Amino acid sequence: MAYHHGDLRRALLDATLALADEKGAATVTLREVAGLAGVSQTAPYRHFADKTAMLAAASEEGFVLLREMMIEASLPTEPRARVIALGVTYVEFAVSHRSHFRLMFGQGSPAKATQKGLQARARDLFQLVLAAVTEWQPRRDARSATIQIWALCHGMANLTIERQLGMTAALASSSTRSALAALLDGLSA
Amino acid sequence: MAYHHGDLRRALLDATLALADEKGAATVTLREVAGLAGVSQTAPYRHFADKTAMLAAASEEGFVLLREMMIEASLPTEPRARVIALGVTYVEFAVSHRSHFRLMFGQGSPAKATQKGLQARARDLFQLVLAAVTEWQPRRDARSATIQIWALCHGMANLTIERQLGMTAALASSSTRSALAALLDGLSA
DNA sequence: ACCTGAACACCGTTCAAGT
DNA sequence: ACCTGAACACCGTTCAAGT
Repeated sequence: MAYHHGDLRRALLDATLALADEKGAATVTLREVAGLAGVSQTAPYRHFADKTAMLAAASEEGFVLLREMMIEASLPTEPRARVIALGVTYVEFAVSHRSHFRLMFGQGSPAKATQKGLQARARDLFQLVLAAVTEWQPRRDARSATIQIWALCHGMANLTIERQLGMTAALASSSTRSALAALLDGLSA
Repeated sequence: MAYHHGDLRRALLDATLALADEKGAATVTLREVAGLAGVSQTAPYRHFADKTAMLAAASEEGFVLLREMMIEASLPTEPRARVIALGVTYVEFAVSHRSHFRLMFGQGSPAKATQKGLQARARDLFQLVLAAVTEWQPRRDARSATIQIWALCHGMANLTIERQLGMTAALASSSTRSALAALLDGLSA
């Protein structure tokens, strides 16, 4: 049963995401991932140093994808609308790529302490928003405004995907949009 | 070694919180909790149906405590300041009771799906904020405003305790306070 | 009533071995 | 190179047994 896949690494990441989506990122099991991909328990160690590295690789994918979505969303607009578009896209990514988002930002995820590159990925996203905020309001403290905007979107994303407020995807988008508009109005007053 | 404690249940909950604080809520282990409390692996089953029930009991404590703190914080003020005090208290609770907060709201926590009473506890807190928002602005859609306020605080709480923005406790409080002020200003404009 | 110890089916990881 | 299977120290949970 050698050479099961052209790309076992890909199959393992897909299985990781499928299990994270189904039962939560915390319950993902190396052995079950391997079984889903049709290989033995130890085959993943050919492609990843350990379980954490496998989860980090899936997170990495998510950061790349989110970055692409945020860059695309912020292209055609003027500064204020760009800040709002970035925030709304963040929430929409969380909703449409729940397992990626959970792996990237969930508690006990490898994104935080373990892997080095992932922290840099998160900082890149922050810089993206920070730049837009700076363009929008050059005078104000852009850093603290960015943190406040991020917090609003991060909270909306988490509450929605963990189903803590009974929010639908459409509701989360429109609620984020109007909340950001209000927050920006308040900040610039 | 019978009758080790007057209150083994209490000792198990303390051990649960200590481990959740030390290594994250997801890594809490029934066997290690029992070991920390000085009893055998199976002793916890005298006090809790299973591991989930033990984590849920610790969450329950957190909900009771947070409710007390929020009620106390909202007593002496007029409506707008009360809304802000509720939100700031939420963030301060998360920072000062990190392990409780993680158990209450973390992904894969028993607070969400598993136990019935905990969902009601979370709804109670929401009602607390909803009532304050309604008093502050009777005309507006209080429900969606409450969701937006909650999201802001929830995001700030999570980003702070998961150390995703390098925020200190004091910074989180003041940043939450000014963000809420801006959001409320924007919402009432 | 309250606790223990052995047992079962899991888990991550290591290692010798196969092709 | 790539994968397997046995082994180790863990895990949650059950169950018969002890006081």
